Order: sequence, then structure tokens, then C-alpha cells
Amino acid sequence: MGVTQPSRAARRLPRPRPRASAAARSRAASRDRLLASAKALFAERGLHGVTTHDIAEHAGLAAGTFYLHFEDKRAIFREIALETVGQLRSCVDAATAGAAGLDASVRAQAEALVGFAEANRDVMQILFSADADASAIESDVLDWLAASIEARRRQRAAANDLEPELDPVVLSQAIVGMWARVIAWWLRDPRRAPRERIVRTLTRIQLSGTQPGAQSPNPQ
Amino acid sequence: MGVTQPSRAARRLPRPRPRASAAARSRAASRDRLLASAKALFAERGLHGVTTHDIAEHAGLAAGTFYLHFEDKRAIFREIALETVGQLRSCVDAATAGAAGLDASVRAQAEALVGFAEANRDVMQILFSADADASAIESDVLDWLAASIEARRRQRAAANDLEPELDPVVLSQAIVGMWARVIAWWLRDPRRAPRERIVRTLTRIQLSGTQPGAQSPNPQ
Amino acid sequence: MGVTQPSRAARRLPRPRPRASAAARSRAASRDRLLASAKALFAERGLHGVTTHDIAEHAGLAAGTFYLHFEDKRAIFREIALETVGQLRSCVDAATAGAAGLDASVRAQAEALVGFAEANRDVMQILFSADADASAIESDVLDWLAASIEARRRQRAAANDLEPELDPVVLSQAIVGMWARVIAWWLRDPRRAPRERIVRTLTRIQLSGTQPGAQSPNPQ
Amino acid sequence: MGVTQPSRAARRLPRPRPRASAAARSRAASRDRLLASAKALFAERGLHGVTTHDIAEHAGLAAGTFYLHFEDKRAIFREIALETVGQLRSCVDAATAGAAGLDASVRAQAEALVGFAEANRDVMQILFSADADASAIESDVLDWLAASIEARRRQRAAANDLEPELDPVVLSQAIVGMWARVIAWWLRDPRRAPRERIVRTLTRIQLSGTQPGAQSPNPQ
DNA sequence: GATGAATGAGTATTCATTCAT
DNA sequence: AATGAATGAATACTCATTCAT
Repeated sequence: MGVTQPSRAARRLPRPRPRASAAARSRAASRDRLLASAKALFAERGLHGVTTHDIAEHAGLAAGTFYLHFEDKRAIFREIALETVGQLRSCVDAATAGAAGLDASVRAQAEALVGFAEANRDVMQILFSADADASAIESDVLDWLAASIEARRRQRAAANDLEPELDPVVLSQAIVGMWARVIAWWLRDPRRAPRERIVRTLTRIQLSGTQPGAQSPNPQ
Repeated sequence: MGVTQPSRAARRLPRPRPRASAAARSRAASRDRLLASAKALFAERGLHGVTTHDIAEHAGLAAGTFYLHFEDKRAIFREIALETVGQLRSCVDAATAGAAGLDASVRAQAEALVGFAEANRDVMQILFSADADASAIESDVLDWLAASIEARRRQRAAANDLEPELDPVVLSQAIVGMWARVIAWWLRDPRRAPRERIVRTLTRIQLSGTQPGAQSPNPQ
Repeated sequence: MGVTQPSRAARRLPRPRPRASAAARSRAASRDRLLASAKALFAERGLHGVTTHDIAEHAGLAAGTFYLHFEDKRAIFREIALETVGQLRSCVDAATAGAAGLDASVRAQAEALVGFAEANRDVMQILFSADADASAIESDVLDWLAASIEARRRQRAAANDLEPELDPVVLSQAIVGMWARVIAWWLRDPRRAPRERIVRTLTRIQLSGTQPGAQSPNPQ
Repeated sequence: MGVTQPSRAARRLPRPRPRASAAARSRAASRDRLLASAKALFAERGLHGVTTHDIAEHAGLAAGTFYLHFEDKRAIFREIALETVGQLRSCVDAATAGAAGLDASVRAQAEALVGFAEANRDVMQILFSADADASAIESDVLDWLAASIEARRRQRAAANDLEPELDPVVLSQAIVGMWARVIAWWLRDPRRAPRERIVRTLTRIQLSGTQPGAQSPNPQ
């Protein structure tokens, strides 16, 4: 007795808080289960290959429960996509922020990208796969990535007072295309190549495609 | 008996058994109309946004007629995709065959690709777009392209007796990813960049990402 | 042999006409079956008590077939209602057109109404019943009837140069309310009263409620 | 032990066992809120346009609470309807009880009806509207009203030793039909006519339709 | 008593596919 | 070969109702 007696404050809200939480916690748990199930199923079968029933069933819930948590199928897809884009963004931004110099920065970016993909395999497969239907999500993820690459490239060009030889817009599309394809391909079966090789390849191509003078050395 | 003999012109056509050809020609015409309609509609609305009724109606045919010509919806999609891949392949092969040297070859390839995309906008949008559901077509088009790039690369490496610095498999995935993205992006609105700039950008990146020594110039 | 040989004309369109008709006739027959089933079921169970599946099944058709013929449940309801209103209108108009004098006209109207109700029991039960949800049909049937009564009444008042003692709008609402209730009640079980008694009662009330001087006998 | 004796005021209330009444009062309050919400919502959107969630939410209660107070959706609808019918009945009975003579009685009835409708707009809209699905309430309200009119009429006929010219059953249906329609129409927008005009119209029609000799004056 | 998350049967609707004509 | 009406399984979504807390 007497051990860790509830404080007066705690005693004053005897049910309200815990009770409300019990339901709220259960609700949140269901929502999370639905999200997790959706991630797994979308990654495996694509947006069109999955029904709301599938998701609910996979989450151990009744069909109708899905609609207590999400507007409809597109809504859960969008939520997953947007959340992931946000995380990826932070992750890449953090990585490049600390990098000094172009080489370091590009490599850090590639590493962040690959690391994130590894840690979020399901979601990245959704995001970087064929079915990541731009119509389901308002904004195309890759377009956003391309835009952020392009912006950085322009900054650098301005700083160095260089006229970029290649159109930055086209170049950024090429880079994200490369990223998406390589990462989707790799995630489908990570034994296809060691992680380091992926990072290195992405880094090299991006760097060489970027640099002035990079194409002169081919004497052939 | 001699009545309604096919005209000389009709006989000149490669169609077999001229006597039966009235029916056969009509059949072929329907089939072609279905294919053309499917290309247009898939390009515009994607595989899942088009019904077999839509295709038949657009072709001016009855709903049931579709199934006289194609097994099912995936079959017509697959046929379009495979036919296009075949054409693209010939086109690219022809272009690179005549090119001397690496630079010329890579540029010829890029030109062939972009030219083909321009001339077959509908189909390429299908092939290189999000909805080109790998599950609908048995073999992924881009995988095939990647394989062919990889093969050429290995050949060249063997010929030059060079150990490629970058993994050819990863590299080829990167290249087709880049292609697909840039071309799909460009086809969505070709006024985004002049054709030549697309060709040049693709050529440069591929070349620089490829060459030994390409990364040395950035001494940082 | 030789008996009723098809005429040359008939022979000249051997398939086209009959063939097209066969499908069209079948289509029309299905549509009619759906309409008939809908009438019966709506009359029995009301708009909300009937599903599109019920209608299709009752018509001996598959669930999906319903949608080949009608937009949705409200559409078939609306079609039934509007068609019936149209017929009723013609019927009543025809009856009153031939009637000379007020008495005759009112009686003819009542007779037409009751006769029509008898001949179209199902549909009238729908139209004059509780469930004839004005939201399902754009315009309320009874409102239309009221408006037409009101118009006639105003005409007559103008002709006779009389200031109507009772508000024609209110009066017309009262009359259609009376009609709808009495007819719906009677149709629910026509043995409740002989047809003639219904006609007579409706006629009397309408006439007496209408006439100038009708209220004089209560001198109070 | 005399502690916390209910005040005299509380004791005057008809609630039993004052000690338990904190809970009981709260319970009754919830029930009342549900009833009030249901009335408002049913009047606005009809029986089928309102969900039990809607009612609970409008009442500021949780969804499940609804079922602590009512068997199901039809039960609350029925309760509202029956309670209202009872009130209306008393109201009309009280009004006619004090009236001397036929005219006065009919007018008093009309006044009571219209007054009640005005004071209970929500509920009367439910009761007298299309959606007052007779299947939801066991007994049709209007049937009850008709029966009571009919009874009075028969009484009077017996007293006066008159053979009624019109079938009292049919007549009573006509009258309630008229009432329901006019009142529903008026309540939908009371600015349509001044209250007095409604009362007067209803009175006149009922009186004239009722009286022997009422139809003689039309000499035409 | 109240809560509110969960249930699951019910309903509308679509669409790939078949088949009698 | 073509037609096009019909099919019916699949799917999204709703909502009255239950029950553990």
C-alpha cells in the first residue's frame, strides 16, 4: 500500500482521461493497423490491385471500419504517399545540409535516399513504382523531387557564375527518373546488388552528368 | 465464276486468298480500328481508366466485337506494348548499327528514341507512363531495354578489355529510368523543351556516366 | 408451299430490319418488364422499400441489367411518375373539355380521376401515396394538379366577374389533398365503397366548396 | 435520515424517488434532447434522410446513447407521432367541446388544428408530410383523425335523424386529406397565406360539403 | 448511464465477358 | 463477322445496431 499512490491531480480526473484514452488509443491503433496493411498491400499489388476490404481484412477489422478512419481508398493512399514524401524530404535535406562541397553533397543525398528506401521498403515501392498514380495523389512525388534538384542546381550555377551546359529542368527529370527506376528495381530484390554499389552508381552518374567538362575526356 | 473478281490493285496486296479477302480485309480493318482506339484511349486515360466498351465504341464497333479480336483487355494492352517495343527495338538497333564510335552510337540511340517517341506519342505515353503496369504485360519493357543496354556495354567492355567501374546492371537500370522519365515528361507537353535539347541531355548523361575517367575531372 | 411467300420487298431486307428489331424488341421488352415490376413493387412497398435488385429480380433479369435501362432507382421512379401524370392530365383534360357547365365539368373531372385510378391502380397508389417523395420526382404531382385547378378557377372567376370568396390557392391545395387521400384510401381496398359513391362525394364537396352562395345556408 | 431532503418544489414534480432523481433527471434530459433533435431533423429531412447518428450528434450525445432510450429508429419516430396525435386529439377535442352548434364546432376545430400546427410546426410537418410512412407508425394518424370525424358526424346524423347524403366514411377521408395537404403546404412556408385564411377556407369547405341542402344553391 | 469504436449486412453501381441472333 | 442485350461477380460505401470500457 501507499506505494505510488495516485496524486491528487490524477485522482481528480478518475475516469475522464483514462477512459477517453482507452477508446482513443484503440482508435489510433486501428488506424495504424489499416495504414500498415495498406502499405504492405499497395507495395505488393499496386493501388488498383487492392480493395478496401482487403485492407480491412488484412488489418483484422471489418469492412466498414475502414471508412471510420479514411474517406476512401484514394485518401489512405494519398496519406501514405504524402507522409512518406515528407519524411523523405526531411531525410534528404538533413543529409545534404551537413555536406561540404558538391561531391559530398551528392553522395550524401544518394546515401540518404538509398538508406531511406531500405528502411521504408514498402512505402518506397509504392512511391517509386508504376502505380504511384499522379491522379491519386495531388502532386507527383517525383515532380517534387525534380523541382528540388533543379532549384539546387540553379543556385549552384548562379554561385559559380556558370551557364549550365545542360537544361536544368531536363536534367532534373533525368536524375529522378534514374533514382526511381534504380531504387524500385533494387527494392524488388535487394540481393541484386550491394547497397554501396547502388549509392556509388547513383552518385557517379549524377556527378558526371552535372559537371562542366565532364564530357570532354572521351577522346575515342 | 469470274463474277466480282478482285481488282488488280486488291490482288497486289499481300493478303492471301484474294477470294476470301473481302471478309478478311474487313476483319483486319476492325482489328486495326480497335488497336488505334485503344492506343488513343490508353494514352489519355491509362489502362484502368478505359473499358472495353469505350474502345469498341471509339472504334465504331459493338461491345462484343472486341472479343472477336482480342482475348481480353490485357491482351490488347499487351499487344500494343509488345508491338511497340519491337518497333522501338528495330528503330534503335538500326540507328546504332550505322554509328561509328561510342559517341556517335550513343547519340544515334538517343535520337532514335526521341524520334520514335515523337512519332508514336500515344503508344510511348502508355509504355513509359505510370500505368504501364508490369503485371499487364508479361515482360517489363524497360527491363528489356535495360538488358539490351547492359549487353552492349558488356560487349564493349570485353572488347576494350576494361573492367567497368560501375555495375553494368545498375547502370543500365539507371539509364532506362532516365529515358523513361524524361520522355514521358516531355511527351506530356513537348513544348517543354526543344527536341534537340532532350537528345543532347540524354546523350551527355549517358556518355559521361559511362566513361572511365569521367569522374576524375572533379578534383574538388 | 407458296403460301404467303415473303414479298420481294421483305426479301430485300432479309436480316437488317428483323435482326435489328429482334434486339430492339428484346430490349424494349426488358425495359417494359422492369417498369411493370417497379410499378407493382413501388405500389406495394414504397420507394424506399424496394431495391434495384428487387426490381430486376421481379422482372426476371439480372441485377446489372437494370442499369442498362435506367440511370438509377430515382430515374425509374420519376419516369413512372411523370408518364402517369401525363396520362392523368390528358385523361382529365379530355373529360372536362367535353363538359358543359360547372356541375358537369366537375363531375366529369371526378369521374375521369376515379376511372383513371381504377385502371392504373398500381401507379396511382405510388403517385398519391405517402412515399411519392417530392424529392425523388422533380415536381410534386399534386402541386401540378393544384396549379391546374387553381388556373381553371381563376379563369372562371374572371369570366363571371366574381371576386372569389375563398383563396384559390388554398382551395386548390385542399381539393387535391382531398382527392389524393380519398383515392389512395379507396385503392387500398376498393370494396370500401362503390365507385359511384366516391365520384359523387368528391363532386359534391368540390362543388359546394366552390360556389358563391354555397355557404349562405349557414346563416349564423 | 432527513439529509438533503428534496425541496418542496422538487417534491411537487411528478418524478418518483427524489433521491435517485439526479440520475433519473439526467436520463430524462438526454431522452428529451434526443426527441427534440429527432423532431427537428425528421421535419427537415424526412424519416429516411436522417440517421440515428445524426439524431444523437444533434443532441450532443454519443451514437450508442440513442439505443439506451429508444428501441430503434422507427420507435422514436413512432413515439413522436403518437405523442403528437394525442396532443392534437386533446387540443381538438377541447376546442370542439366548448362549441355550440355545427358551425361553431367546425370552425373551432379548424382553429384548433391550425393553431396546433403553428405551435408544433416540426412535428406536424412530420405527421402530415409525404414521408409519414404509415409502415413506420402502426396506425396511420390520418386514419385516426378520419375515424373521429366520422364518429362525430354519425352522432350528429343520429341526433338530427337525418340520413346523411354523403357517405360519412368517404367524407371523413376527404376532410382529413384536405387538412393534411393544406396544413403541410402552409407549414412549408407560412407566408403563403395568413393564418386566418387557412382557417376560413378549411371551415367553409367542410361546412358546405357537409350540410344538407348545401348543393341545392347551384341552380345552373 | 454514457461512450464511441466496431460490426457486417445491405445497397447501389460498374464492367469484363458471354451468347443468341 | 458483327451485334448488343444480358450477365453476375466484384467493389465501394452506408448505417442501424452492439458492446466493451
